[in-house]
Amino acid sequence: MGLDDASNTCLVLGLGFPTNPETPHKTSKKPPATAAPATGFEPFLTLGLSDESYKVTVTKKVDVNKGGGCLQHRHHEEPPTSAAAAGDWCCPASPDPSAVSSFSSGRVRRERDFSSEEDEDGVNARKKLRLNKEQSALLEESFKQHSALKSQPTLARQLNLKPRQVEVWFQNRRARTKLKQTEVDCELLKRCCETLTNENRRLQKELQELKSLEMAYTNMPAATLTVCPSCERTGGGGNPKKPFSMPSKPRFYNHVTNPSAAY
DNA sequence: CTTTAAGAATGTGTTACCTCA
DNA sequence: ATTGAGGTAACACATTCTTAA
Repeated sequence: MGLDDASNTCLVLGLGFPTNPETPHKTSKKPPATAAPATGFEPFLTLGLSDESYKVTVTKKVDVNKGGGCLQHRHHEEPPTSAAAAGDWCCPASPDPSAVSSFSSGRVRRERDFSSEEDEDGVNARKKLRLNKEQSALLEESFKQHSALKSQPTLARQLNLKPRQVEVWFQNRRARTKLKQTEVDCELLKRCCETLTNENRRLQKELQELKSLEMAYTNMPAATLTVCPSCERTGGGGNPKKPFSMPSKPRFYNHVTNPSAAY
């Protein structure tokens, strides 16, 4: 009974939201893996650690015979433009078969195509761009309209950025939004848990009191039982074992289905 | 100078859709 | 017409790494 019991089970607790009609998946081919936080807030609760909550990652397609470094890429991608880049462009033939799976997708090419600006030494240096205020503002504005990017090249041109940079910004922005929402949800759940704990404590106490009352009354001679102190009903003349009739309705609120009663 | 938080960039896995044999 | 395999795009998520405070 109570929270202690719950903590020993495979709980599923979390907050869910209705899918936002403006979510990226509206135009995407892919259905949402997780519903993006929407403006409307109608949470449902699920608390991990059920089996289903764990995302079991299974490599779906691992073909070692075909993998072997960048053979696939060579068939389909354009060669690097510079000799210096050629060394880095090619996917290394991985000795680890588990690494092969990732090359089954064209994604790798995309990542490399857009990235890895070379510095003066011809070595790939990760340069980090700092967006200026106007760029950020415009991106934010665009994000407010659609959290999924639709006119990427246009926006990129407007911002004087690479399309990939805009794409990355949107991805990270979505992630940040989700993280923030998760933090908010976490706080909400904490408060909810606190309230329920207090309520549980109160009910336990009440139960204890009722039990001791019951004990006191059952030990009393039936003749002395005339008036119930809590409901003020008389108990004489009836069944001596059930001197008082119970109130027809319980006096408890369900704080989950009736949350307004909890505060 | 060091620490730290923010966020840009990268890597990886998954899914839907398309083409072709 | 159907089907399975391979390719591609788009995305989520985790992580790395740079930078400014």
